Amino acid sequence: MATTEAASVTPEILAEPPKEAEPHLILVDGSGYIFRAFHALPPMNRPDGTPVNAVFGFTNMLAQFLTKHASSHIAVVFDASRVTFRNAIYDQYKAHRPEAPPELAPQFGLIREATAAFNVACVEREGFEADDLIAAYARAFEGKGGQVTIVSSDKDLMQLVRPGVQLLDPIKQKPIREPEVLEKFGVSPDKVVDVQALAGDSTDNVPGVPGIGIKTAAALITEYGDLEGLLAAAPQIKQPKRREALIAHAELARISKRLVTLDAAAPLPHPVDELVARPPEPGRLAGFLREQGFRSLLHRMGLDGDAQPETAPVSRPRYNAPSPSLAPAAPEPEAAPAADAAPFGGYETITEAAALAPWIAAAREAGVMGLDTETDSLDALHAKLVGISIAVAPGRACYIPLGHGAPPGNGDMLQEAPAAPVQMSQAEAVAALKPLLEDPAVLKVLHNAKYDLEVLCRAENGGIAVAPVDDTMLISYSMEAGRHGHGMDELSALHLGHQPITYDTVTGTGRARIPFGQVALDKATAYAAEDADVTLRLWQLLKPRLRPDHALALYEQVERRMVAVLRDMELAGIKVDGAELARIGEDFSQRMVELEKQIHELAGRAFNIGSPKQLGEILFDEQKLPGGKRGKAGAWGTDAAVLEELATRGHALPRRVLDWRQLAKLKSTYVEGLAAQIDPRDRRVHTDFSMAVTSTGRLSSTEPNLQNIPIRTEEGARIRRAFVAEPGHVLLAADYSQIELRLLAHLADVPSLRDAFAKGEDIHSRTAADIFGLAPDKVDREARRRAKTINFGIIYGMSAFGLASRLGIPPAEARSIIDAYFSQYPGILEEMERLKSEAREKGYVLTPFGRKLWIDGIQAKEQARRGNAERAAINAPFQGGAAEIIKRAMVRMPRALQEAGLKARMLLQVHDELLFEVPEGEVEATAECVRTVMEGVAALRVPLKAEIGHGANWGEAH
DNA sequence: CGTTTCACG
DNA sequence: GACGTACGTGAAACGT
Repeated sequence: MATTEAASVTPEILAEPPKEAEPHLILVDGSGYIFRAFHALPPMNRPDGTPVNAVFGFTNMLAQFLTKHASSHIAVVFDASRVTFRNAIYDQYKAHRPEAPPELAPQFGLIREATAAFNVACVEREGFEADDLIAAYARAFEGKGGQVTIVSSDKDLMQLVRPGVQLLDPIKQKPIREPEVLEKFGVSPDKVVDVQALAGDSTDNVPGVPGIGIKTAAALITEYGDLEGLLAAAPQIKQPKRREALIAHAELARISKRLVTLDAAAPLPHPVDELVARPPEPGRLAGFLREQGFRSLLHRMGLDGDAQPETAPVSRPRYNAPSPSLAPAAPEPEAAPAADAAPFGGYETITEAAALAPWIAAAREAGVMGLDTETDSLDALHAKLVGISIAVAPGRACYIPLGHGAPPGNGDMLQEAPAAPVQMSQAEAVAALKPLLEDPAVLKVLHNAKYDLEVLCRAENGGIAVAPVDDTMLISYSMEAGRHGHGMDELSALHLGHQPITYDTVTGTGRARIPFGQVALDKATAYAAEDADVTLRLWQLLKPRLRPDHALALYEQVERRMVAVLRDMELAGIKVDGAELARIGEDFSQRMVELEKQIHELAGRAFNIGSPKQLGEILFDEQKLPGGKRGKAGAWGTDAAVLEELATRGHALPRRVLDWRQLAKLKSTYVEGLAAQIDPRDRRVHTDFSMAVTSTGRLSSTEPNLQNIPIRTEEGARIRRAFVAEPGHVLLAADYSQIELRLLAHLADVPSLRDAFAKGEDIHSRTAADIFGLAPDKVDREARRRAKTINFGIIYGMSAFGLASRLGIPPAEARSIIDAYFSQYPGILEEMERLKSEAREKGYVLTPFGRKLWIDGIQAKEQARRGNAERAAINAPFQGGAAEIIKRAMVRMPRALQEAGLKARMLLQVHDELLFEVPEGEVEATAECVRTVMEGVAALRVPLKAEIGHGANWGEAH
């Protein structure tokens, strides 16, 4: 933590600064420092609750600075206002800068106080940025023959670097002179503004020239001297894209240059002489530090000489804010104000049953409530409940802390270890809330309900079976998959125009992160109750849109029902044989050591095989193997396709590297990664299925991802065999056969393919016979392989080039195969074209079941990006249609199994496969039940088919 | 933190 | 005339 790393500050700073031979001005970029300190340091609060982390960081820095770098002159420079002369040049300048976070706002004033307490001049001026004033003072001081040090890491200040002017990074304590600028911008300091003019700056909204970044800009400026030289020569530039961009956006570049160029002629708020360094007045400085509770600083500066009972905080943090009682009138949903009318904030912290009762009554009266839980972990399986928030109307929400401990001790901030805040016991709160949360007459609205339901249903968290439920994340996903993300913060900004407090702001990040249960109650309430409030408002706004958007059935009958199904699958987990994984890992290690030896020998020297960069240099620079291609970053490509090609030409090294890479991948990702995820309580791994991340309606799986467990090679299959059934059980795997191709036959209505599926024939052989004009018995393996490749390629929107490279044939030949394909199956060509134009016109395509899938980039001007979007549009209905079919099977499955009296548990879904754990005696009956559900879930123009197997482990079940 | 590679469907 | 080139995911390692 920064507080403990701070170098000691000795009392010398209180003495007169030593006279330097040469005048030296230190200019501290106060504004830049404040933001960095705020984000870099963990949250800290004064005893009265005022946040002071940035103040502490600033004070500590200034104290250190005055000790180490005695100077003749010093000032701290601040931004005075948001609006400056740059806004007149370009109205978008810094337009997207969010307001300062609420925890930072009160610290600005304190930092000016700190500066004054050190007897250092504060400099600011309306209409100018701190950077301009710094530039102006630097020039003025240099004019007097002095040295200037600017304490800042802001790259915008690098243009000021010259022999008499240097920057100093206050956090890294690293000087920034010409070489550092050259490294950052690729040009000397006097050309920095020209580079910035071209490259722009997204954080400040400086536009620059589209498509040109720092690298390109530096190369251009080096070649043409400066911006005007470049713009004059623009028509002669060879790269067409770059040329067009420079010509079209010349004026934008000129404006950008004016925006980034600091105004060294800015009027000085004080004459330079007034910035002369003066020693602090000890009394005033001590008073300030004491007020903030910075005891360690007081001590280090020798300002705490006397015992100081009077410096102890006068008040302990107040955890129990007086709670205004609820207005007696019940909320009226119909008459409720528009979702964005009520203000956010002003939420109540509930610490006793009497205060909770009116909220429960209000929720009952309303019939709908927002609900959110706070826990000590993102992992629902281990998460311990630390609080519950409920919202009964927009702007009316409360937080019920249940497991909050004391905030983390911080020697500087608090005099004595604080006690845990007063709060309701979990048992008491659960007793009061359970009837409400299980009340069928009260709808509970959550965002990502699966998580909260998983937490609340666990016995140690009260065993609450929340119902009925709506989920705003899924409501949004049902209508707008692929259009944007569906996290609460994003939806709130999008639909409510409100940026909620982020989790990271409340808990801090990285090493400084504290568990939510240690967050002070006022901050916890502001965050947690707001989430329930936002959730309820989103529901009011989005739920009514489902029906007109034709997404109500999808949401209610598929997505919402998936919540409980997936919750049970995640809770169930799947058993993994850790000992077997360890044996596999040992074997892989030995083989890797052997391979590594051989590879280094073949290479003629040792290198890191895991580094694509080093490998590329070995293969193509040193060994001069043919066929190397550089990627866009200039590095040699070394992926499996490249190495495979080299290996087939008889080179020994690439083959060994391929083998090594496979083992390295399997070992790190699966053997070690998976072993680390085994829950010691049940020796099972519990994945987290994400319901709203894919653009196609598929699920995804994380921590661990159980949807990409190896199977294709023997080494990989060993890992899959480490997934086992409990004793007395087997694993049963049920795969949809060719589901996407069945959807192709259905959607494009292809008679021959429909016929093949109806008769249960091999679909790729049928395709081969059709497009190559062969009799069914003349289709050989090669013809079938080619037909299979093209069948899959079609679903992916493949080009002739792509098919050619997959099949290793000339593009012209690929072209004629594709032509034959489309002339045999004209409906498919028609369908592909229809999907592209649908996407272009509406922005989305529909799955066969009516789910809208939004296609990002379909209107893009760049050909490559638009091409990607068109292929995505072609693929989406097939991938999405398949996803929907299996989801429908999944929501029916638990009931079907139960009605058949079967004890099988569904464990995993892998896009077209379901995996079950089944008692040994029930295998046949379960297979029959699963088959009936899966095949009966949709009536297409072709039959659906499920292929079912079982075994002691996942490998054998296939 | 972005890039590269590779595991799956 | 150049560029990119098969869809959708998530995890690990490298190197800046």
